[in-house]
Amino acid sequence: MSAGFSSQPNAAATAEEEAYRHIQQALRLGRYKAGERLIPEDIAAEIGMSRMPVREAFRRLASDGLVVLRPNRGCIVAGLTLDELYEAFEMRSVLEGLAVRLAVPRIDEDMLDELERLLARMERAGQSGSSDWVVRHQEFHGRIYALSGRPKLIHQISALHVVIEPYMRIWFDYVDKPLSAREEHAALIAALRSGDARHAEQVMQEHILGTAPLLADFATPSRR
Amino acid sequence: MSAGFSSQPNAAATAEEEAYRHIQQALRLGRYKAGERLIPEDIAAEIGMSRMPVREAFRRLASDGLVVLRPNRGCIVAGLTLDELYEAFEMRSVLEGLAVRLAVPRIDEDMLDELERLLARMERAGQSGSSDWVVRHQEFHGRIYALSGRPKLIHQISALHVVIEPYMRIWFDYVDKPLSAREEHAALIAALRSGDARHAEQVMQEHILGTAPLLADFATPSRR
DNA sequence: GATTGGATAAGTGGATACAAAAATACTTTT
DNA sequence: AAAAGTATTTTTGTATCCACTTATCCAATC
Repeated sequence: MSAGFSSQPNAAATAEEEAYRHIQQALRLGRYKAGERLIPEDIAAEIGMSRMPVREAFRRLASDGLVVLRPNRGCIVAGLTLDELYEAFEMRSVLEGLAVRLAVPRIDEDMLDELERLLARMERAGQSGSSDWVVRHQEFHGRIYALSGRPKLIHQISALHVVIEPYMRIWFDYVDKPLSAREEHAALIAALRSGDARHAEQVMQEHILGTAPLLADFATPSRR
Repeated sequence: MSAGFSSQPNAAATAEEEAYRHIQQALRLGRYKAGERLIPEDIAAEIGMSRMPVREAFRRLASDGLVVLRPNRGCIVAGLTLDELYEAFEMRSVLEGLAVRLAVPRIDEDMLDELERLLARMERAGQSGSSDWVVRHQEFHGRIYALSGRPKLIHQISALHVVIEPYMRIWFDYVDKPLSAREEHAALIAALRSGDARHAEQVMQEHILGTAPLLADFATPSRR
């Protein structure tokens, strides 16, 4: 299962796990460009193992939609077309909307405070121009979804975040700071505070769908 | 990538693919029980290959949530707890709701006729007690989602269908025929015909969420 | 009789080996 | 010099092998 919000600092139990994390991290940071071919032997050498565990990691990454595997033709970095980027955001909107709806009844004052804190931290990271913002942003969202108490849902959302992360980074690097972001996230907290689950779901859906076109402008004419 | 609605009759290009299909099919039909351990060598022998491709198939099946892989402890059939079953239906409700919403503007009279035909076929399969009903049911739903024109969304929905399929089969075997099913699916077609995307989304969500408790009564006190 | 300890068997993870397929470089032909 | 064919290299898919972990069985102990 793919890692996501839950940054597991634990040592990898197997070589396959190590390879998986290594490659996923590189993909998230945009170290490999879309369309680029990943050669198992090279990566294996890079992290000191044979190509077998790397091959297995490829399978998982392919299931996550991060790479494409074609028989006898190796592994290439997936990347998203514009349509696929929108699609990912559409899926996010309903899944994260659901997660918020389920989270609302479980939220308490402490958690709202915590979210305010995370928002402030995200804000700081944003102003310093650090690309840490992307991580903080995921952390903020992730904290809300965790409250839903739905492991598979969280996992799925997290996987979508990983897929779009490279594009979030590019976007963030170009437009210094998402101006609307602060207000939108504050509005999100307000919606949570209201206790109206359906309303919070609605706000989240709109927040996510509103982000897609902003990103799309910077998602370079992508492959495939 | 997991197969789903799109029954690919094509020959498997690789041994891994063959193993994947073989095991997935067995899981869908409930041939392996939840909690059962799958031994690579045995399965490999069964389909005449070494255990390497089977191992790789396991990875994909694990990503699909069909099996659980623990380091040094092998591969066990996942199965769903009651909570997880509900969770799967919650996710289905929003994802399939989205798919329908997107499908509505693309639907035409011919497609509505086609759906009527599929519904009739499902009905027939249901009356004959054939467990073909489950397949027909997936076919009916799948045809709608295909219209959404969102490959990843379709794939995701399809994966959820695979996960719940064993439970659908058990359910169907116990309660001869889902009485409400005919009406609900007819109502679905009516909603599609109305051309009101949001309304159709709503109907689909309720249809799916309404099914969960029916199934839950027959989902035996499951493991984990 | 249940529990613990340890020998033995079974299974897993990973490396290596090898055949087949694809990509590449190199001719040859026109 | 471009195109087509051929040889060579690279890479992939799969089988096999080995070291290490986990499971099973059986006896000794309480």
